Amino acid sequence: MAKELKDLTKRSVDYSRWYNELVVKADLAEQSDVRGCMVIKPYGYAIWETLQHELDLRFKKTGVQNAYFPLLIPKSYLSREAEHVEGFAKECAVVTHYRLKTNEEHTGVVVDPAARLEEELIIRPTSETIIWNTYKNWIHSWRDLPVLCNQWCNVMRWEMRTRLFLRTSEFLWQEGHTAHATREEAEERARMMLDVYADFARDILAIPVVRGVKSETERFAGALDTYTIEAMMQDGKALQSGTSHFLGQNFGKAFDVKFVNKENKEEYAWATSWGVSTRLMGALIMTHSDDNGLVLPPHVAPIQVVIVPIFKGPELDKFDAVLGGLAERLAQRGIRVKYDNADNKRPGFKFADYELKGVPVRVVVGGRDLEAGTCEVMRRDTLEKETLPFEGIEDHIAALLEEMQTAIYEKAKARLDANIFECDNYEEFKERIKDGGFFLCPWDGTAETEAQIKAETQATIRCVPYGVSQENLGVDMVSGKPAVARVVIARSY
RNA sequence: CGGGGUGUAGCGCAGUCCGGUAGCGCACCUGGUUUGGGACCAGGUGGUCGCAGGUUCGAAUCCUGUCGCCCCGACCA
Repeated sequence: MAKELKDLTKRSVDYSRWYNELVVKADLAEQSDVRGCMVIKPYGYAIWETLQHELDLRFKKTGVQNAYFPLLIPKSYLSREAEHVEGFAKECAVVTHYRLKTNEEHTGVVVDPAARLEEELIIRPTSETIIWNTYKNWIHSWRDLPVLCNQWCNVMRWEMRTRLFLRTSEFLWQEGHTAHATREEAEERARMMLDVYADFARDILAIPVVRGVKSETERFAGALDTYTIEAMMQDGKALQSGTSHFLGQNFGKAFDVKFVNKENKEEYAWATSWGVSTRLMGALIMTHSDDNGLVLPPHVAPIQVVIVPIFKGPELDKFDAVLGGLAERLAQRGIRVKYDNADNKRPGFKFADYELKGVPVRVVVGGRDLEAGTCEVMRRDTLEKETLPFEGIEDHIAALLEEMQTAIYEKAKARLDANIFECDNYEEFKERIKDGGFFLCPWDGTAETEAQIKAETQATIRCVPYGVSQENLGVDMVSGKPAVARVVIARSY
């Protein structure tokens, strides 16, 4: 693995070999032939559902409610906010007709030219426009604010190049859209949701991230500020894993969302939007996996414990009685457990298969164990096996799951910390960026420098990070001009 | 849209240079033996070799055209 990961830092290397083995073999997804859309198989979707559930709970704690808005957006909506349309125009799928008809040979169907839409409809690349068009009718007074909506849905962006989970044309995500009475409250909300994402990544996905704010060139189309969490994959490349935008009054003005404030004056509403997508599944896979397949942190694993009996045909009843009981006791504690007593797969096959799927804990009981009153417990992250008394094993398992959650995070955190470097010499940077990692560098704040770095090293400014000193900046390592910020620069997915 | 590759069984590939009966591994089906780390033996199903022309007694193989897909770049969460 180490050697392969080394190779991956060269952009020309076909990364999909490693990735596809994990994903496809792990029964997660297979790419369809439709412009890089993906089929998410049942096991992969189960991971998504767990993730979705945990994140949803955290949203609701901050007062956010779920809603749903239409898939199709009238073309004119998109042009209301100039920067926004600029950012998405090149990657929109467009609906032009509403009907098909049988062709003249009666061998198939053609688009009915008579059914051309007067105004084309855009398949949502994101929903700011249609949601703000709706908010116009919801918001009249300061008493109507804030509006805090989230929707779980699919969106489509006609990307030139796609990569399974990281950049597919259609992807599943959540997008939150809030409206506020004051600038301060909206800005606070944007930062609050970034923290929700960062905490979620840490506590559930066991992915450590760098929080920060995007430079102007990397900012979301139509935003005043874009906040980001950047995770580091095993090859040292960055993966933007979630974003939160402070949109100012841009959408309020574009969609005429006005309210009367406490001073009885008309004002435009302040906006935020924030989202994470199935890209998080890519982050999960690429952060923790090893040569044996996925390694899922227990908090996001759809199956946390698998129990495998080793038996000869007629003995199964004995195992069912004992292990079925264990499965039940674990389930009662809220542990997601599977008792796999299928007789059409051999034990060795099951071991390998559950490792590939990343199931955190495996409990094996054979004839010898049954007599001795023991069982074998294996943890997926270290692959360590222990033989323990069967009696009371559920206490041990419950504790082990929590221990693993922490251990998996700590491992990823140690790797992140070990690969963040300070650097103020461009020649040195150009050499070292080849091996991956996040580089903290002084930047003069200009798009020119940013473009030069990208052209010469393929690396981009990921963010101005939180928690990093912005004092004594010195000079930009490229231009030599006085620096305005210390930024994280890295190659990214 | 530029540069490189590739198309042969459900999947992964060999065969193409040098034309001569369509092959291998995995998967699948049947029977038997197995079952503490992806079982073994025997038998079996499945392909108009991307498509269209051409050369030839004969084309997966040579020639011409065409289509699809993959990788690299511009785009991007």
